[in-house]
Amino acid sequence: MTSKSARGERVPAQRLPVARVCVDVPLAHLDRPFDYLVSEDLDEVAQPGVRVKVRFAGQLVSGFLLERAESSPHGGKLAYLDKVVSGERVLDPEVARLARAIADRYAGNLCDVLRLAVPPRHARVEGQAVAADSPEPEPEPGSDADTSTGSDAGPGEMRAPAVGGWDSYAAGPAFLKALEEGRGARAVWGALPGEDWALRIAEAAAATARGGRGTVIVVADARDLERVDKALVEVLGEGRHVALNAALGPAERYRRFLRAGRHQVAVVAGTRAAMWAPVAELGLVVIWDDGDDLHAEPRAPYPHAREVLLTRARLADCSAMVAGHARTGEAQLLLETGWAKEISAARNVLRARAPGVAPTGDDPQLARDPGAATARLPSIAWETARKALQAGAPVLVQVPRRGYLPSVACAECRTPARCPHCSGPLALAGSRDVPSCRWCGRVSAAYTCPACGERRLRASVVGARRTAEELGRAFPGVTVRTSGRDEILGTIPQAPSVVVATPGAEPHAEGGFGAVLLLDTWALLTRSDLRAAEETMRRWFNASALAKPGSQGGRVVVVADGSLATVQALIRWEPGWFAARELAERRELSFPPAARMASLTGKPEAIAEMLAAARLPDGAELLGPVPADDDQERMLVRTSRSQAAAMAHALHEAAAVRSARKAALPVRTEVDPLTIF
DNA sequence: TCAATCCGTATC
DNA sequence: ATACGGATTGAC
Repeated sequence: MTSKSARGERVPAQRLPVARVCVDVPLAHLDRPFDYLVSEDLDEVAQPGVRVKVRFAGQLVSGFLLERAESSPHGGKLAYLDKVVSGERVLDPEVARLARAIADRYAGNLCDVLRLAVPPRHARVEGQAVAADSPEPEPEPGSDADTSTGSDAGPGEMRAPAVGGWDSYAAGPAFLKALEEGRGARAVWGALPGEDWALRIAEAAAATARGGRGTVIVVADARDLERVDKALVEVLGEGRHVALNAALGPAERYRRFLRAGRHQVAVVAGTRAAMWAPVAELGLVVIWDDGDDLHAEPRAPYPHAREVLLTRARLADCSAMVAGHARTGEAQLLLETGWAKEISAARNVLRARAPGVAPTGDDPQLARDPGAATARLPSIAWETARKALQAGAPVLVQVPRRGYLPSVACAECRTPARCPHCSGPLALAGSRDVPSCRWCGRVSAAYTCPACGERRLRASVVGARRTAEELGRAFPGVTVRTSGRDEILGTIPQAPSVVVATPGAEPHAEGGFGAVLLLDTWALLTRSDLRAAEETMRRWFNASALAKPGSQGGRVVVVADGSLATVQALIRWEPGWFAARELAERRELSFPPAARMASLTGKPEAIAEMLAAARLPDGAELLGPVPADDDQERMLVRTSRSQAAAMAHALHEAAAVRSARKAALPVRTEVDPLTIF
């Protein structure tokens, strides 16, 4: 598909001879379309959305054809498109508009966003897969790529409309009705503890599909995706959706992307990258557990899945659902501005479903039982776990993620340092010299080794496995397993066993956990992080949601003081109350999401240059600098939400001035940075 | 006065 | 990266 004829004479296409192209050059001052001539022989294939090759500044670069036009505003001569890479229209017009809006919001380049939005081409897959109206081919013999749902199944029948579980929520049935009728509905859904949330989301997608429209579902990790994938098969039948997993190989990823782009499926579910998936007649976007860090894209311009999906819903004028057991400040803001409506269960339904929650409080009394001496657990926690195990139920223990905090031991005799109050492991929080307890959070300023009297401490790593061993001794005869980064458990049976898990790696228990012990107070301790309390809350709600209802004996013990707002919110199961409180506090402090922040990271002179070039909106504040890694520093720019677009625009322009000057030192610009100090 | 060279800028 | 235009320099 090259535009050169034998002797190089090219004739422009008769109709719409101009192609507007986004070139793949990540320089801010080149972040605009460039016009090329379409030769007659490429006229047919040079459609909006195809990948092209063009000569740009003497080099052959790739790009996307954005649109065809009758003429160009460009004064000089236009070059011809060199080549159309393939006729596959991989950049959906709806996604192209979204990508531009996201580039603008995040002060980034369109081509960077398109790199995130469109997976790399895999020519063989393009050839294999067939057009929407042809029957599916058999998977190649010997190919193991087609193991998961949606890639090779034929169209299945949709299950009869079932509202079912949505009846538990006051506004639930009305929301599904709106989806089915194609009326725009925007919701923040607080899922009940024990809720089969994946099934509810699948039902929402099915309602949208009955109205003839498509759905995009984004979850944080592969395990959540697996649940959604199963639920979609259950509700929609086989072959109506694709699951886009970050772990897929390039061929399979592209194959599934093409199925979506060719409109062979009604629903796309996946991790982060699926937020860009092309879907015909988009009717609904869903994000589950929007507070999870994994929803933040680590590549420039660092867009967040929630913001991308909400922007997508605005541009496509479709429904949106921000969902989770916990509620983020951002979700709360959607409610308070009236953009979205709340979907929550009535108090009596909640009471029937929620586990009983108890804090260990200020009573660090250790159990008197012989086992407890080695258990090193507060007595309430130990008792609760023991009862659950006796009743034949599994117990979940949530412990801090390994690696964040080095535990400490005596510098002399290496005896692990224990909290004098609760005997939890002591750890060094941040750069502080004062150790604090991983379980109860108390600071132990004057620690003395009980074995040898030494006062100095040394760092020593104690991971989840060690915690598991200790717990094993506390509950003799019970299987203790760990679930963490390296080995994540999926589902465990209803039987007496203990699972020690790090946040986000908790398995799902059939019939629910009899007891959940929350020892993870790490996030609470790091006061420097703006989102510390919100993150603690999220981890606690997510783990507690895995417990049985209180009426069936489900208990949660949180190793913390009952007077803390986070603990109160958990006891009363009021994610909304906590989020409102949190948002009010951030308003007070002018912190996100009440205000918009951007961070600039780089060498001091580079940042100074950037700020000198930036025509920031009135009222923009500069905060910092704070030191960053290797001789770099970080400046924060803060504006009101109404000035956010102007700030992003100013930062992008400033970056353009610098890139046009070929500034040597890079500055990393992040709008809505994940951490602000 | 003209060519060779340098530098900055745009890149369709 | 490379190509181009305008300015600068140096030789006739």
